[in-house]
Amino acid sequence: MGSASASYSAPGGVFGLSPPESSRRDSRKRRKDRPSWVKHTFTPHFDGHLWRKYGQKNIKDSVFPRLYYRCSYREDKQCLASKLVQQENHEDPPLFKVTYTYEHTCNTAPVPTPDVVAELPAPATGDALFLRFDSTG
DNA sequence: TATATTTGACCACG
DNA sequence: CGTGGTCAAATATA
Repeated sequence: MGSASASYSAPGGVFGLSPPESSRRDSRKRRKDRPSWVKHTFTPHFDGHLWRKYGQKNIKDSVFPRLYYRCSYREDKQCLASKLVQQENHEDPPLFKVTYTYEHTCNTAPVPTPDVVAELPAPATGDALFLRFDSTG
């Protein structure tokens, strides 16, 4: 074995199917009460926390896929905060609908000043596009 | 090498 | 039966 696992060719080999124990049976507990709120922004990232994408699925009746994000500290700080990002418009400045679930239990804020306005890609000139970032939700 | 990311498959509910 | 959601493994990159 010499060096690590780089010499592997095909997991399971040609000896028929050899899938790992698919014992994920009682996992996936459905939470009955899930506090969640929706917000719109051009920069679904940079909201004051770090996120890690864990899935992407296409929604029926939707040309845009839905991205699933979770707190990078989920295991470290037990931060149950999760976030769903779905593109709603195909305009030049694509608007993303972000659905937040649970609050961040990790007090660590890697982003000191989430200047969302500074990330705006400069909307069309003369466009009466007004964005309201009310935090009161 | 480690980390973050990607894709596929599986499960549960209406 | 279909949809929606999550996890696992494999891959790409720094």
